[in-house]
Amino acid sequence: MEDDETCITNLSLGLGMRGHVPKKENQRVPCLNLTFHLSPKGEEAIHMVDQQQRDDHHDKAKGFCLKHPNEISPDDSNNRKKLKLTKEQSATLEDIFKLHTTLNPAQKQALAEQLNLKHRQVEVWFQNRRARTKLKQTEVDREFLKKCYEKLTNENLRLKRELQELRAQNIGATPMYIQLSKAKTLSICSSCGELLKPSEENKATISKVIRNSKHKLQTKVGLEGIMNS
DNA sequence: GCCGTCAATACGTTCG
DNA sequence: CGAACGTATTGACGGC
Repeated sequence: MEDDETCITNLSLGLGMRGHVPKKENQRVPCLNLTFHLSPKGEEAIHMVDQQQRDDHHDKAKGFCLKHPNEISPDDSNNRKKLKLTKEQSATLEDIFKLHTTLNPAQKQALAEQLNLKHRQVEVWFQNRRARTKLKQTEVDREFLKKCYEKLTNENLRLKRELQELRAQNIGATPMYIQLSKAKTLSICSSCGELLKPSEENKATISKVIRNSKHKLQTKVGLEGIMNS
């Protein structure tokens, strides 16, 4: 049995991991020696390599499993009591799950044998693990969307206030604007704040106001020219 | 395989 | 301090 320090990962498991993987400090690595080979026909054969390292199923770190699956006697098969996996079994399953969230039947069988579990236990463990990962991710997504929604709501509120302020400022604007306002030419939708298209009647009013303004401006420029000369 | 659910267990909190 | 209760985690199952 390799100790934790010298544990060399030889986890192939058909997951693209090959050879020696250096162990980082304080990092657990799966100590499985499962190598799956893909035949030319695409059939997967399992090669259990170096199974000797798998004899330590004692829960070293104060485990609390009531009864290890290995210890289930035939009489216990009717026992419905839920079995607690050892820390080592759980850790190995977790490590493999990180690499691959689904296993094919051959991989499951190999892993089950490696961990001294039943094929069904490995299968169920992965099913549960996938479901709970998905659940957590959904929760994370929900929180993210909730924050996005709050942010957009605040932004919307801010823009509405800004629009109100701009409208308030425009009340005391230039005479031309007042005239235009009186002519009801610049209608702004109260709900969306969008500028509404003026009617034909109002278009005529706009033209009239603009003409008057131009005339006043020309008169003013003309008077200033006379005064300056 | 996924989903919903149940049930066993661990762990935290409250209360007398 | 220990019983009672609530909650979270997780192994297992059946239905689809």
